Formats: sequence, C-alpha cells, structure tokens
Amino acid sequence: MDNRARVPMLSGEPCDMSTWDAGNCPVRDVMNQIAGKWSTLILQALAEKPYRFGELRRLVPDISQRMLTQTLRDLQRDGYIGREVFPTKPPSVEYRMTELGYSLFEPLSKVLAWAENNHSSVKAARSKFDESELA
Amino acid sequence: MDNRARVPMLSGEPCDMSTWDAGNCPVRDVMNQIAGKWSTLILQALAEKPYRFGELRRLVPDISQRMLTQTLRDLQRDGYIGREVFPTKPPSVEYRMTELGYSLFEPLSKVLAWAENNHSSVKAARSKFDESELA
DNA sequence: CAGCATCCTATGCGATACTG
DNA sequence: CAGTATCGCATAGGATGCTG
Repeated sequence: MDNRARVPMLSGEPCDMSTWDAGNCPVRDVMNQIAGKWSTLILQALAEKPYRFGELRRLVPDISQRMLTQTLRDLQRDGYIGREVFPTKPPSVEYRMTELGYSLFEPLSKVLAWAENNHSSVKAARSKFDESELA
Repeated sequence: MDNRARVPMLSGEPCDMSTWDAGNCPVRDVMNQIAGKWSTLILQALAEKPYRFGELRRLVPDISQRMLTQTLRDLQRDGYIGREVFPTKPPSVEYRMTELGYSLFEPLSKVLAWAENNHSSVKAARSKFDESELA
C-alpha cells in the first residue's frame, strides 16, 4: 500500500528551501538544538516529572557534567525547560518542562516511539546495506 | 529491589537509561542519524516526490556535494530512502523514499510542522534568555 | 551527471580540576 | 550540590580537484 497519499505536507504549502539559511529556516533552527547528543534524552526524562541536576546525572549515567550543564542551558534558552533554584544549604536546582516544552514533546515523543518500535527494521536495513557493500 | 533510575517510555514500559549505550538505545541510535545537519531537509524533500542528485543539490543550495552524498548514503543505509540508477548517458540516479522512510516521516513531519508553527516562540524565549544573561 | 579522494577547519564532546 | 574553567581530541562538515 502506498503511504504517500497520507503524508501531510508540512504546512499545506510547498516550502522554498532555496531561501532557507540556518537562521532563517525554522526546521534547521529548531532541529539544530534538539538534535544534540543528549537533548532528547533529557527532554524525555523531564517530560515525566521535574528532576534535580544530580538526579538527571544518575538517570543518564554516561553524560559528562559539562554536557549536562550545557544541554540544560540550551534547552532552557529555547524555552523548553525551566530552572528553579532552592536556596537551601547545599543548594538544589530543579528543572521542569515548560508548556512550550510539552507542546514540542508531544510530536517529538511520536518520533521517539517510532524509534523504539522500528529499531529492528533500521538495524536490519543497515546490516543488509553493509553486507551488500563488501563486494 | 532495583533502585536504578527509570523513565517511563511512551509504550508504557519503563526503560532503564542506565543500560543505554549508543548502539543499545533505539532513541539514540535512530536520532543520531536524523539529527545530522541535512538529514531532515533531505527527507522532507523526498517525502514530496523522488528527486535526482542534482535536483536535490538545487533544492538545498548550501549543502556541499560531499555532505549530500554522505547524507543520502546514510539515509539509504538505514532504509529510509532507495537509490535507483538509470544507465543513461550521462547516468542519472533517482532517490525516493521507502515505506520505512514514509513511516518515519509521518511522526517526524509533525515535529517539523511544530518547528514552523512555534519558531517565533522559540526565538522569543531565546531573546529573553540572552537579555537576562547580560548582568 | 553523479559522484570519489584529499585536505583542512570548526566544534561537539569528554576528562579533569576547581568553587560557592 | 550544582555548577565553572581549561585542555584536548575526534569527528562533522566545507573546499577543491579529479573521474566513469
């Protein structure tokens, strides 16, 4: 069956890519951020509930402290997550998803779900491709 | 009892991030590919209709030839697009989206549409953040 | 036309050490 | 606890020239 007819065009109108530069093109501009190595994992975690810095570190054990800091900063900068400091001793900082973050995560989560459900197909395609490459 | 951190996945099954490495985690493994600088743009183009190499170059004028080649190869490797060679003189090569590609693009297009519709909000958040940064 | 080979630069990211 | 500061590397990506 042909899926093509059911694929919705982006915003109904054909988009002229020839005028898109990095700062001008919404797709590039938004994707560039969430395309980082850790962004989706952090968003996925914070979509569940708020977490503190150290909790996120434990959730994603192989992230470096530097990258966790930077990823959180970038996500906060783009308005996807909020940061609240509790002036306790020692201080604690809680990160939580904003409304904008949730609205992004709704479609994004569909892609992540697709990744889980179709990972085997992708790996199979990869193996087949690599196999046919050694000629 | 297992007190490792767990994040609920969209399927309902809790997913243990602490065991996720790049090759093990579907989210990382799939996203890593489509997170490239050009992948989504190429997918977006091919979701519309098949294109030849040179046509894609003109569609995305600021992509280097090297990156177009590499991006197409990677997308083909993961099974998202197919490549058909027409042994004309000079030869022409047509790229078209596969069924797997369409099935990925369906949720992915929702994210791209989100990017278009909410780009202004993101840019606004960014400006506000940057402004509050100069202290 | 549709690439491949080579060289080079930019930067994403990790490792480590230090601080309020 | 939640960062910042510095260093260093690996790789993504660009520029150019060549080929079937």
